Amino acid sequence: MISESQLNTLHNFTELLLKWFEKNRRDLPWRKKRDPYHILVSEIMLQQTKVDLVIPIYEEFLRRFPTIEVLAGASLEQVRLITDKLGYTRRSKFLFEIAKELSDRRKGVFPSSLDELLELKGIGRYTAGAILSFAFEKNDKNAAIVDVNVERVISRIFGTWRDERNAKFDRRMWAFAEEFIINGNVWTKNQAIMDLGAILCVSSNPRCYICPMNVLCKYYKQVVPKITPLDSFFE
DNA sequence: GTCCGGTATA
DNA sequence: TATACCGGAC
Repeated sequence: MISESQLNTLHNFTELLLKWFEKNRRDLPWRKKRDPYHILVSEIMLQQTKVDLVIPIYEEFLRRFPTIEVLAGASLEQVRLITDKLGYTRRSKFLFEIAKELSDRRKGVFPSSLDELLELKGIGRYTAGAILSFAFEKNDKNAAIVDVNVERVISRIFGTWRDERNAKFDRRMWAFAEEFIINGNVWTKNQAIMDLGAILCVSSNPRCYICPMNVLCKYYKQVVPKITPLDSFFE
């Protein structure tokens, strides 16, 4: 359901985005490694929690449980001591259970297929895609990710923001996210679109005036002229 | 006080 | 399909 002109826009968007990302990427601890265990820990923590809060807990967690085997050999209470500080305390349980499952029953071999990842409690479609792109750098559509950032960026670029958050809208977002990564460079593309959503294309008062992608953005063309936020002139 | 968010669950 | 989860931002 993606039109020719949308494909063209997506292609141009991707080129501009990657250029922007080279100079503006965030330096985040979980971006230094490709170890699926590290990616798992970061993504579970990031599910409902902001980056700034996660960073110190993530580092403390990996100091205490440097490998998935160490985590599997710990107790839930020991895990809770660290991860419960983030709230949503069931995530401690998820991490611990996944570690035991992978360490005991699968001999520490980390699953690298979408179906196997989705069988693990605590891992849904987003987290599975994140592991496939950030740890395994899988060059296929299963490595697509849609979180609020991706959803916001895509819906602004293509002017679909008026749609309701229904199943059709979701399918559309996933279709775009798959198309976005289809020609490889999965790790970089997905990190880049997340950074765009976190740095420029933020939810309120997006910094459209300094966004290199504004030339092809429907939101910039159709919505920004009507709101003219004062602070945007001083960027 | 209200909104937000991936996943599990019903 | 809707809602709970939990803490932070506003």
